[in-house]
Amino acid sequence: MTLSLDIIFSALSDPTRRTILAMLLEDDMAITDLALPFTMSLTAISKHITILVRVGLISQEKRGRVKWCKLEPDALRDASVWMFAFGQFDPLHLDDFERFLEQENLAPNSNTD
Amino acid sequence: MTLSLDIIFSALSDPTRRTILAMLLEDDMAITDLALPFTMSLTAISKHITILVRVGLISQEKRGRVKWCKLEPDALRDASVWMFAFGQFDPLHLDDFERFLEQENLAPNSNTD
DNA sequence: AGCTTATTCAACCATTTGGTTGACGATCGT
DNA sequence: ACGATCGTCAACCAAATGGTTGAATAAGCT
Repeated sequence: MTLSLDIIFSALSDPTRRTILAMLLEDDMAITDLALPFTMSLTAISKHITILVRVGLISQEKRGRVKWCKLEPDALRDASVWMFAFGQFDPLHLDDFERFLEQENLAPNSNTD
Repeated sequence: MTLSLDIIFSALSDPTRRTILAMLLEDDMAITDLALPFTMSLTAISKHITILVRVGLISQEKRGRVKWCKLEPDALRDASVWMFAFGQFDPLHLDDFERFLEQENLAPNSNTD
């Protein structure tokens, strides 16, 4: 779980990768198409997509020579829960929040050191 | 905005920093105290905290020789909105989602290339 | 005044990250 | 069969990241 948060947040920290995800909201796309709006090389985009696939944010299906990429937003769930919790809980109800963290195994002691 | 997402997600991608944030949920703490559960050097923790302060997730107040650290969960808001949106919207209502993205300036063309 | 505690600074190091180029395998169209 | 297209691989590079140690600054204690 800690590991998955590491790699999800890390994947999201790059603006190119976030743009790719946003493009996939509109439609499934081939890698070449995803690379079009960028000035960087196709290889660079290919690497970014590899990262997004590795963390589960994108799935791929190869048809012919084209690899179709599809957004998998469920992969954001854990991280979304983590962040939403920190951001939205009322500090006056920290007890609730701590109980919530324990449930979700997000309490401090559940982290690696 | 894009920049702030970059640095927020990047800050959250390190497990040490997430643990520090979780510790600050319980109480405001001094840097030395925050360093206690870790095996790494105090300097390393100090650097992590500097990063969290730089992205606005922590504020500091110096009283005497001790610097008290306080969680600032509001800094998570933009990123939380971004993620929650990707994770929770029903793919059957993508039109709604795209309108939402435009409002929040999260659409693909609002990103740097 | 002198020791201790809290924190940062400076210099260094190894690894990771994000990019490049050129070549390559695989598939498609003609 | 041939040339174009799709995507990856290998090798390389510069810069950023996450850690270390030793010294320095600043404030508190007795």
